[in-house]
Amino acid sequence: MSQKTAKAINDACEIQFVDEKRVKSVRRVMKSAEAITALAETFKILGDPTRVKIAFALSKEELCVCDIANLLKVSQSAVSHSLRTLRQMKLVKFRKEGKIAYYTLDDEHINNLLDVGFRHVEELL
Amino acid sequence: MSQKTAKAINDACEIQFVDEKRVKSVRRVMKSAEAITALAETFKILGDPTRVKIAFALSKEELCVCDIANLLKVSQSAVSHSLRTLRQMKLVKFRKEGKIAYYTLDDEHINNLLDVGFRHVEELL
DNA sequence: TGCATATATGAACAGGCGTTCATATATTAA
DNA sequence: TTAATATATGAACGCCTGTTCATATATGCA
Repeated sequence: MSQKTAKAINDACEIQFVDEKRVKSVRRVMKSAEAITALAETFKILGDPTRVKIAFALSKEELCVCDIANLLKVSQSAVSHSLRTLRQMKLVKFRKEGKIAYYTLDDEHINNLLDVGFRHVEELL
Repeated sequence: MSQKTAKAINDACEIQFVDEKRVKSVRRVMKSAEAITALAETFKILGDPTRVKIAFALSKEELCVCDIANLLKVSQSAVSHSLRTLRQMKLVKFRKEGKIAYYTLDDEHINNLLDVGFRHVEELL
């Protein structure tokens, strides 16, 4: 393995080969380490059938909690818990209109993730 | 929620509102339902710190098992188990040269997934 | 105010999962 | 063949997580 590769990977994962002298780059290293952690977290959250279905549904249209629950035939409670998880990782956002909460995907990146993911799995089926 | 949206979501998730009469589209529905399942599975597999680090490392360079283990400071056994999981979802592939197994990402889609994922998390940090 | 609706949330339980440990397989060299 | 190296794998243990159930909060209507 090349030195360059080791460094690049190390920068991102904050693992082995960290040259303690590179003080100036510590911040970047830290940030990248956080990024890898956040990346895993993001994938993990989308790695649940209920949550990915919710995300897919929201990629089509803004929906309220009870619509999602009815559509997916999942209890209101389960949907609400799932939405909180999605919200915490900034995958969805919502606006409140009276007693109804309307959810949408947080940004276009999520749509992108779903698209790229679909493109991968389509070749498996 | 519009009828159109309900149909689209339903087609993909195979949930509620399925019009049993649409015999001709059953196959597409099934395929999409499988796709959603496979999509969740794919995200789930990348939703583990060790595996996403491995994927990230492999996006930089082809690596053998022991290189990965050393780089990530994870036991050889854990790496091997992780690689098997990644292999089963066709996220990585390998070639064998003597007793050494060299792993790479299976295709460009995976690189894409990592990229898009990074683009999302970078805005969170 | 009282009641129904929409959503959120804490507790708890069951099932799933990643690691470790021990061991098996396979290749290479002596 | 024997020893060493590289990788794979099964079993098992402890942790994590998604759901359910009960309940809380909050809004709207009568």
